[in-house]
Amino acid sequence: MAHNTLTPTFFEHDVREVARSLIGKTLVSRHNRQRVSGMIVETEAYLPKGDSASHAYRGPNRKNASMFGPAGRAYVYSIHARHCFNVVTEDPGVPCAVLVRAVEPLDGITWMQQRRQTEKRERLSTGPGRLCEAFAIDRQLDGVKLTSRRRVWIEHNPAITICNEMIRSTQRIGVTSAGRLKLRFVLQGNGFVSGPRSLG
DNA sequence: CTACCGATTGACT
DNA sequence: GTCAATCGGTAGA
Repeated sequence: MAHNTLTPTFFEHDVREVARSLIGKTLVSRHNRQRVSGMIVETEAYLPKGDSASHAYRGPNRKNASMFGPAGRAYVYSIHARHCFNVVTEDPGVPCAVLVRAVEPLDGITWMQQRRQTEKRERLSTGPGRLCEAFAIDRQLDGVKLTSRRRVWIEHNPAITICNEMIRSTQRIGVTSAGRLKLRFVLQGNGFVSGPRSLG
């Protein structure tokens, strides 16, 4: 295979493990013949059990159905008039997902600037809502397979090696209900990470 | 139908 | 640092 597109197996592991191993991977979107990509630098895990911050905490409904589906699909929801992009992990019926909070822009930066209405690199894809706007991700993409390279997918770049020491784990951002679990993973020192850089 | 909420953002002191 | 606008989805009348 010419491309190192991540396979379903990659997403079938423990959600925390997937959240950590997604750091350094390349998120790619193709929309209207416009290809944009970026390196994932910030993720958050939402656990299948005992996680009151998870949208699936109170059971399945129409909005969160994708979280209960098979691994390797998108879960896209809207909040505060923005969209957020998640990757579903683990087994069907086990509701959990990784929220992708920030990427470092790589390809298609002019498309991102057009969609985001700004030139500033840090404002293109830092933060879940901005990222979705830059990558043209909305609720129409909820439930799509990320492993089939259709509209949005994730690749492994063999030129990039991320070791554990380069990843920092902190509390999740904007989560009011859950405790102080360290379920946010950031690429240490990267300038495209959102929010406070050094939360516990 | 209306009421309310939030895994946010951008503008402002 | 603080703060309010934001609007789709859901729940309830």
